Amino acid sequence: MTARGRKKRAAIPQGVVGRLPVYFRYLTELHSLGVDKVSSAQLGEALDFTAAQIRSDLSYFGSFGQQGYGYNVAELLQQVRQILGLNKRHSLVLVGAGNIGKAIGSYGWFRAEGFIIEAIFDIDPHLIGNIHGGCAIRHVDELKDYLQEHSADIGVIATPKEAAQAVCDVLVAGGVKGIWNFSPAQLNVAEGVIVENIHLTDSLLRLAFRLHEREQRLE
Amino acid sequence: MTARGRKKRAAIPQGVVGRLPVYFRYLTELHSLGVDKVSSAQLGEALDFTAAQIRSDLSYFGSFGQQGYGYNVAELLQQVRQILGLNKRHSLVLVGAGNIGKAIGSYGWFRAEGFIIEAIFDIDPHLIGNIHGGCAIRHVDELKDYLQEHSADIGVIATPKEAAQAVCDVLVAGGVKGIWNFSPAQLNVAEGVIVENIHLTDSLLRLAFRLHEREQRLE
DNA sequence: TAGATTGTTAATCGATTAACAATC
DNA sequence: TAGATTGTTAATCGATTAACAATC
Repeated sequence: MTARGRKKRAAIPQGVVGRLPVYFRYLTELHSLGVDKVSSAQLGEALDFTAAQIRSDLSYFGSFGQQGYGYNVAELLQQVRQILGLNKRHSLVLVGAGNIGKAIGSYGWFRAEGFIIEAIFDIDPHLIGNIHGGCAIRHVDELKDYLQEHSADIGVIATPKEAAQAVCDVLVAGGVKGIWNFSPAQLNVAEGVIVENIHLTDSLLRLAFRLHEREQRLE
Repeated sequence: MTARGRKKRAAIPQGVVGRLPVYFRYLTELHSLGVDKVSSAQLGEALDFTAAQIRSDLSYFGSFGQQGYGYNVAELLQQVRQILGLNKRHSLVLVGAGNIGKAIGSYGWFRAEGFIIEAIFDIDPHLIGNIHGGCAIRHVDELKDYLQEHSADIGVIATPKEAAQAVCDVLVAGGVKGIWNFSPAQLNVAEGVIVENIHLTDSLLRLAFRLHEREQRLE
């Protein structure tokens, strides 16, 4: 295989997928600071990875550096954007207009990166009709019909646990390809639909565990 | 080492730490449904892990099962609570009373599991004095003094990116042992302080990547 | 050119799984 | 007891790292 060649459809390991956003975040920062070159050693130093790991991760997708020089920040950033699929627009529907839903709806970064919230749904009659980030809140009963008329790439679930699976089913039946799940529910979806979870409780429990572990180590 | 013996201070692998909350969540559910026994094979089936992995994970902490029977749900749940450090109370201070902060402050599960928000801070003068979940919102300038008078186990950072490191420094100087970080910042802390991140943007980027990958596979 | 740094290969490390003796 | 399932060991698998030829 030539250096510029792309590996053929090999599944990318979890670990690599987890590090790509970290690279993206840091390259964005370097770029905004006007830095124009960076080596794998410098990236590793800043991000606390080994240089070899960074080069190995990037090599899943191509050859973006130059021997003796390193990487051009602007070019590598553009490549990472391409890898992450950020060069296309993503349409989102958001279900649940509580605090979490509001937080997501009002976070400008998403829109800036092409993640556009097209519609918001909730079950609370008091909220229906309210405008949030330029979007009127609709009743969740309309979700099914909405998805028949408008396609959406990603469904965001910011409902209580009890409602999550039912909402998820409607979203998947309505053709979303990805679910961004903020509820503590463990969702079942059709083959091929991608679920990304933000489990706040799990995160806090990991923190609690490490605190507890640390305490015992110090004893 | 005897079966009941506890492994001595060996660092627990990341993967294991990540699965403990999943076990906890599912055992809690089984317990609330009145199920009283479960085997590693059943757990594996439900959670999509191998039975061997579950037994192996648990064996880091002790022997909680019985040959030919499996695990007693109530007992195993209690053990997992113990492992996670849920049998002690955790005091939290929350910095940032925006949407994310409000979401955290109003999520009853935390309190029920012993994570008590003792104080809330924000920089917005309009919010100061407002009561949230039984807690008056104070000005962030008071954070340092507050921590001198009251100890806290965990500092929750729900501020914009720009403020995060400065808030983190005050929290760490004030003696918190863990940081639960909802900002997109990559925080630097003193040795021994534990940071658990909820990076919403990273999560959405992982989802975007997998959607993009899937699309190329289908091409 | 000489120095630096890539992309990749081989070696190492660690995590997962299969298998099974122990035993409830 | 006979059947079931644990906890653990050994085998396997996959990910990380070290090393280096290629080369800018």
